[in-house]
Amino acid sequence: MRAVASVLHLDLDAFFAAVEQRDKPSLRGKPVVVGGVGGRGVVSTASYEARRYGVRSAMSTREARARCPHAAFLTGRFHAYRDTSERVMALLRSVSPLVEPLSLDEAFVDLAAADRATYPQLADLSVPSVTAFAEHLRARVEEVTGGLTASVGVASSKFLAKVASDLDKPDGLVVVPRGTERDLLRPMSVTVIPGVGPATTERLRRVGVHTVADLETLSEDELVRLLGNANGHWLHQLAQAQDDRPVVAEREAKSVSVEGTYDHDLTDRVLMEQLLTRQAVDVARRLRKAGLSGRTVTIKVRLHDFTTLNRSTTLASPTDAPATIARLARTLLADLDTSGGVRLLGVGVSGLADWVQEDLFGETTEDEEELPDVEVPHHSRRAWAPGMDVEHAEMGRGWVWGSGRGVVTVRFETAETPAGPVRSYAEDDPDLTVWRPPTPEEEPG
DNA sequence: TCTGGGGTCCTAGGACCC
DNA sequence: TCTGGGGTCCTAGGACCC
Repeated sequence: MRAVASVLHLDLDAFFAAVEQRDKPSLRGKPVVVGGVGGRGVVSTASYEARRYGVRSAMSTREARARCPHAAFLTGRFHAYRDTSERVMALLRSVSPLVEPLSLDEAFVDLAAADRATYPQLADLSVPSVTAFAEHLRARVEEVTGGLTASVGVASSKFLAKVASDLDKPDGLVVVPRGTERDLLRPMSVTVIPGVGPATTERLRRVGVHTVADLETLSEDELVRLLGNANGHWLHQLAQAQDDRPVVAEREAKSVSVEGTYDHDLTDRVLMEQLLTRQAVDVARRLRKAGLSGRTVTIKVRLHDFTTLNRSTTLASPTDAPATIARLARTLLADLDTSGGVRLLGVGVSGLADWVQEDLFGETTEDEEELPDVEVPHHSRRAWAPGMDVEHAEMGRGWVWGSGRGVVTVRFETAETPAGPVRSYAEDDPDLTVWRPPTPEEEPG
C-alpha cells in the first residue's frame, strides 16, 4: 500500500455491447447481448439495458433469450473491440509508461510514474488533484473511443483501485483517500477480493465468514489451514488491505491455446482428430506470429457430462511446427475414452521460449507434411440470427434485422447512415453471406 | 437442450537426482 | 532390508479472472 492514492484502475463500461451500440446507432438505448449465439453459447457482455432484464455475463444465451427476447444478440466483432481497446491503451500509455492491461477493457495505470512533462498536474498526487485528473482522463476516453464511457477507481493499491472502479458503475469515478481503505472494505462481501470465487466463498461461509470484517477475525494460520498456503496468505494480506503488487507493463505469455465447443457432441474419432489438427495449425500460426515456441503440448477434452480432461506431453526442445503439435495432440487423444461424446476440444502449447529451435540436423521438418482440410460441423453457419453481421454482394456490410419463413431482413446501417436501408432476401440467396471478422493474422498491419 | 474462450496460478503426487 | 530430506521437473485437476 502506498502513501498516497496513485494506482488508477480503468474499466470500459459494458465494453463489447457499447462498441456495437456505437457502430449501429439503432441499437442505442436498446438491450444488446454480445456472446455465443449457437445452441451452447454464453453471454460475454450485456448492455445496461439488457442487464435490467437480468441478463448477465457468463449466463447461457438460451437463458438470456428467455429473459430478454427482444434484445439484439450479436456474435462479437473482435477486430473492432481490439481496435478500440488499442486507442484507449495508447491514451493510458501517454499518461504513464506503467500501464498494465488486464483484458481488452481494463487496465491499471501507475500515476506515480506519470509523465510529468505532458501532465504537470500529476506532480501533485493529492486527492483533489488526482480526482480532477481522473475526470479529465474519462473525458479523453470518450473522445478517443467515439463515445464510450469508462469507470475509474484510484487508490493506494491495485486491489483498492479495482474495488473503487466498481463502486459507481457505469460512467463513475471513486477515489479512495489514503487511510480510509479498511473502513471501506470491512462491510463488503469477501467476494470483492480477487481470487475469492464460488468455491472459496462456500468454504468461508461454512466457518461463518461473509464479510471482510469477518475475515479479519481469522488468523493467518486458520486461513492457511482452510484454504491452502497461497490462498490463505493472500486473503490474510488483503483482509488487512495489504497489497504491494506493482503495476507491471510487460507480462510475457505463458501459453497459447485454441478450443471450441460444438453444438452437437462429437463421437467420430476421425473428425475429432481433424479438428485437433486444425486447432494445432491455428496455435502454431499464433506462436510463429509472436516469435514463440513451446515444449509442452496439451489437449483439453470436455465430455458430454462436462467432465474435463487434460493430457499433456513435453518435448526435449520447443517447437512451433504445426505438424508436430498436431501429431502429439492426436496421440494424446488416442488414450482417452470418448465413446460417450465430446462437447469441447482444445489444443495448447506452454513452456514457451522466445526462440525457435533451429533445424540442427538438416532433416526435413514435419512442416512439409500435408495437413488435411476440415469441414467443421457448424450447424448454424447460415441459420440467420438477429444482429448477425452479413455481407451482400452489392449492398455491402449489414446486419440481420429479422428472419423467418425463408426470408431474411437485413439493415445496411453504419455510424454515418443511421437510417440505412432495409432489404429482404431469400435465406439461400448466394449473394448474402455471414460476414466473418478478420482473424488477427488477416488484419492489415 | 444448463454451463464460451482465452488465459493465470496453485496443489499434489510421482519420478528422479544428489 | 523397514526407509531421510531437499530440490526440480512433469502431469492432472481445479479455482479463478475477464
